[in-house]
Amino acid sequence: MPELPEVETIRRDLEREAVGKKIKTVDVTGTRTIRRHKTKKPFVERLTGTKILGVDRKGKYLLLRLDSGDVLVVHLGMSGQLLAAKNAKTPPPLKHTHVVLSYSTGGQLRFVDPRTFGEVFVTTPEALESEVPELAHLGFDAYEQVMSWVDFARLLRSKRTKLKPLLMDQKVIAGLGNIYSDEVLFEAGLRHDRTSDTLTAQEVRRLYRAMMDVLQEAIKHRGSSLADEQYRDLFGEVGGFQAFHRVYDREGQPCVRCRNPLVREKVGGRSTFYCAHCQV
DNA sequence: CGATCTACCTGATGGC
DNA sequence: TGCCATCAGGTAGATC
Repeated sequence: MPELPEVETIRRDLEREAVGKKIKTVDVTGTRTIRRHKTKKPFVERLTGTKILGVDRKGKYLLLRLDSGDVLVVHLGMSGQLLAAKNAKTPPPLKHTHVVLSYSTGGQLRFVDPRTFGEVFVTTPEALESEVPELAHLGFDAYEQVMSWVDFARLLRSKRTKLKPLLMDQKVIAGLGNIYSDEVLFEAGLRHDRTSDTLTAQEVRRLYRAMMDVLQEAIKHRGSSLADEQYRDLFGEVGGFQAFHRVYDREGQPCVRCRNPLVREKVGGRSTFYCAHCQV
């Protein structure tokens, strides 16, 4: 579900809602969610009594800095949600609530995840670099880390892969997933299957600018919620960027530029939407 | 090296 | 109403 704009929206919500709060108790029901820890005990003990100092984001990972020096890492997978609650009963906990942090002030932070592809774990900042390969090997952040066009061009030329898989490869660029890679490629006027080392300097700049523009707009509208409305922000509200999607989930609808019907294609098992006329 | 498949899960939806 | 196939925002690992 959640890609960079959705995770960034939740990060900003947490900054407002969770920072400064002390974790009084920790309840874990789904042990698959904390699978990096062998047992519940170390996870619960390392969190209990700590205070949340700040919230960072790396790609699609949320990093909650704790006053113990540890970091609470959250990845939402396909169906994860982080939800703020007034107390243990309000609102009533959803099915598939796997981890609940109760603050000393009475509120709660709940991790809900039906498909259990998401995960939560506690670690140290040092171990993040050395022992958590997915995080250590993340590429540059698609939104936060400014990269020069020259460097971006060099990065594209260093690979000989198709553009969409490249944009979605977290080791290269961190944060883009299936929705936003399609939206960025449409905005840039480039096909998903263009090989990355065939782009002209102008196309490289268009791609870079499209990535920045699409992500900025998506964050402004608090992310995308699809038909199932599974993506929710910290307060349970849906996002609004789906109304601005140009191609994603719009098979057969007219392209906003040329009015030709948009195409859907399976690429690497994932649905890919594009305009066969505008994207070259 | 890159491309392609599988597995990990639950739930919604549509065809018959 | 039920049954079955297909689909869904992610990622890692195996295989060719």
